[in-house]
Amino acid sequence: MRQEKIVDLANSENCPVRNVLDRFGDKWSTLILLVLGRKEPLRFGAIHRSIGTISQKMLTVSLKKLEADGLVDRTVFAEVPPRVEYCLTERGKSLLPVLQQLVDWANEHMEDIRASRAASGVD
Amino acid sequence: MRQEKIVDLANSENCPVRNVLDRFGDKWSTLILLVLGRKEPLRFGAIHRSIGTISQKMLTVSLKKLEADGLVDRTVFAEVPPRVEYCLTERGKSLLPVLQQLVDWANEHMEDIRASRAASGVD
DNA sequence: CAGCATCCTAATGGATACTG
DNA sequence: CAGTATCCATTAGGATGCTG
Repeated sequence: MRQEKIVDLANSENCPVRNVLDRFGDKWSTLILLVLGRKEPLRFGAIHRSIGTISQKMLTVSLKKLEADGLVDRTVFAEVPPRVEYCLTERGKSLLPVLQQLVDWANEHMEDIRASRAASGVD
Repeated sequence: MRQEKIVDLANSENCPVRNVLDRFGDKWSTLILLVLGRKEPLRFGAIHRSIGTISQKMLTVSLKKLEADGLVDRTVFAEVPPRVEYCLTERGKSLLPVLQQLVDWANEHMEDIRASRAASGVD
């Protein structure tokens, strides 16, 4: 495997990390991907209920971003009342293992982090 | 069969993912960890130059958060002019492989994502 | 049901000036 | 050098009301 530059940090345009973080660093995108990774397809309302605290607006804009990035597929059924289903694309699925690693790490270290934070008096 | 909860998404207090994302979902923390992962220890100014576009203020507050979370160690040397060195803690190092996976994924998929985004007319 | 449009507030983060 | 302190612009995101 080749060891080239990990990131070109000085140039945000060409830095994949910056670019990707700018997308998934928001409050909801990662969560939506994880929800869909757990069970799909899901309807708009089902995702909404799964996350619970997300506002309708943010769910809408987040899903649109994910769709624009080719991570989520949106299917509209010509029914009344309307039904819209969301599922992961192959690209979206390929991100899941990485996110799962993050989840695992979070589960493993959250308590310690919480303790450190409390001890430092920062929050 | 009952569905196993990966994350308790409805409860942000008890959800490690939410909790961790709230910390690293910011614009700079992940970048700082990656910089230190590449080479440490680093002085304040060195990190500043490595990232380039970060403001002094944001570097300061981000480092303080990472320190409070026990991911980064801060060492002050009693010299004139002052020297402060930062390095990763064991906990911080344990996050690196996960972040590296994210970097790898980003490198691999960024061009496609960029293309999808452009095609969708969103940005 | 699945949204869009609008308004509004809170948080993020950049610029600048100053200090031990 | 390694920060603080302050001010200000931008953005994220919530609340509410309306529509096909």
